[in-house]
Amino acid sequence: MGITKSESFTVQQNETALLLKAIAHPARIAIVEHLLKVQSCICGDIVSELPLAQATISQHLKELKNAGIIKGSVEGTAICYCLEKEVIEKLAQYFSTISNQINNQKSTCC
Amino acid sequence: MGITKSESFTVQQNETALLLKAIAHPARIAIVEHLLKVQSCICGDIVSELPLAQATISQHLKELKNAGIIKGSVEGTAICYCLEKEVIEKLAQYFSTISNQINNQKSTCC
DNA sequence: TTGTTATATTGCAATATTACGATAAATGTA
DNA sequence: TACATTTATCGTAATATTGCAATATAACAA
Repeated sequence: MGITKSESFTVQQNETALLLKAIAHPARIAIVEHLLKVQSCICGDIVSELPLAQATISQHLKELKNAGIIKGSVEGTAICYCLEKEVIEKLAQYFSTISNQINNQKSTCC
Repeated sequence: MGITKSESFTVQQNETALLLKAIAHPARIAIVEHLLKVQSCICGDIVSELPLAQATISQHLKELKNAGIIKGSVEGTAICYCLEKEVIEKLAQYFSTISNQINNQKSTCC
């Protein structure tokens, strides 16, 4: 049905899923990596960086912003986007924790 | 159009996106976390753990396996699934790297 | 005000995803 | 062999996502 049964899972699980889903697209990964590369904030030159229409990129930026992965501040006519440090850190910790737990368990299956 | 323009991005970006997309669903996160909790491998009791139909869970397991996040080995009538350590580590590193890069740059934007 | 530039929104078409019942396939057991 | 158990696959319905052209909005400049 294309609809996810969110009620069936914990708040944490749903939140993590939303965060990951927001990044889980090559265009949005490219945007995140571009923001990372151009130290200073970036505005609309992402459009000239990626081979996607301006409308499409605006949509991807919106999704990233909604998920709290980036933030944008108006800068005259342009808009300055940059990464939300905390959220990236949260994701880094999530996977690090799992990784560590796997390493600590000495089960020899599979 | 619902179709992603994969040709426009790097192999790495596409691969990362596929990995993240495979996890980016509350049911699949729940599966991963369950696999993590029950030290030893798990088989079909994920079905009794989650309020989803067996067919649905089998589908989610397939996606996780296709993405290389879990692996499964036949164990009699049952199938024993467990996490693929390396892939989780790869993701942990991906976000750690980004997180570190953000911390190292002293730009004061946004 | 008028024009220009930068971004956002709308409306659509094409695909993808999610979920599940029904059924198949595989393996072990009586 | 016949049956039970476990997992996979198929088919289908409902919904979500992706991408873009067209258009709207916002802010500045002349």
